[in-house]
Amino acid sequence: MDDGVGVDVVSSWRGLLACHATTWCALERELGDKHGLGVSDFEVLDRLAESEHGKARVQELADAVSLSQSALSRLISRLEKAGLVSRDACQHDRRGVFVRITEAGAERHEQALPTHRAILNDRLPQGLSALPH
Amino acid sequence: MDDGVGVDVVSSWRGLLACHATTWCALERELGDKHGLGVSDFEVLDRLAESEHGKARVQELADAVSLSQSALSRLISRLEKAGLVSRDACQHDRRGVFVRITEAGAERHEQALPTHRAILNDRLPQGLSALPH
DNA sequence: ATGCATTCAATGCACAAGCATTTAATGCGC
DNA sequence: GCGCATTAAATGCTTGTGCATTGAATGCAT
Repeated sequence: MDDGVGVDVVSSWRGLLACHATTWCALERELGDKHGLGVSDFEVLDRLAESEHGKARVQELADAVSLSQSALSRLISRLEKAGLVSRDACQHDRRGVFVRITEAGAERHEQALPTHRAILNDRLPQGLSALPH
Repeated sequence: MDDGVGVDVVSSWRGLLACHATTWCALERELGDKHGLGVSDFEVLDRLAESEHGKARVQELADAVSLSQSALSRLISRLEKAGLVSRDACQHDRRGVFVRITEAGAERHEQALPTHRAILNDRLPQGLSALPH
């Protein structure tokens, strides 16, 4: 076995799974209870908030948060119904849709941000360096 | 830089999410196509296969694979229907149930093992050291 | 022994996710 | 212009998951 660099891959994978599960659950609980947001909801708002004009294409977001296109479509629908984002037609390509973060969305995101960061600081092992993506 | 708390936690988290999603999807696809198993299915069989007498309690497995107790219960039901595990009553505590891997289950697990390991070797960045769990 | 809180697993229910399909808009070739 | 393959996003459908509840077995206290 070539374990020149790699520790047992299985251990790594299991560790990653455990870490992912723990952190995800904590986020889900706290963001849900305190701000009425799911993890993916927040992730989407987060991307939108940091994007240039507060808008992005659906597929773009899907890639960013690792969800399927259909899942994203429905997620957007939920956020839209909640008034946190809006769908704007893209005039250059009318098949496309721009998802834009609303005032309320930005506000909600800002409120949730500290919670999010706090949990990451708590649960994420600090030895974890930036992973390639 | 290392400001006491570590590299940007958000980057770490996003990296972890991406890595998790990619690997999980790859496993899901390959294990599904080639062996008719989901990732969690395999994970459970894997734990059972390596456990002392090929048996374990439900809650024990739930913890190991980071699933809720109810999810595990149904997962076991599916595996049982597929003939890969069996449920045995535990005589010391008749509330409890021992999940035991069957012949067929062990065989299926053995077949799937190389696929699993191969994907982990492919997709998992080898810099990823063992995470605490 | 009787009652009561606790624990283990199963089940009802609601919901989010993926796959496959559909609808609509593009753009390319002719 | 007219088809035709391609792409974007929405929708039908199925399935897996979590939460809350239920049912059963246990153990402890009285």
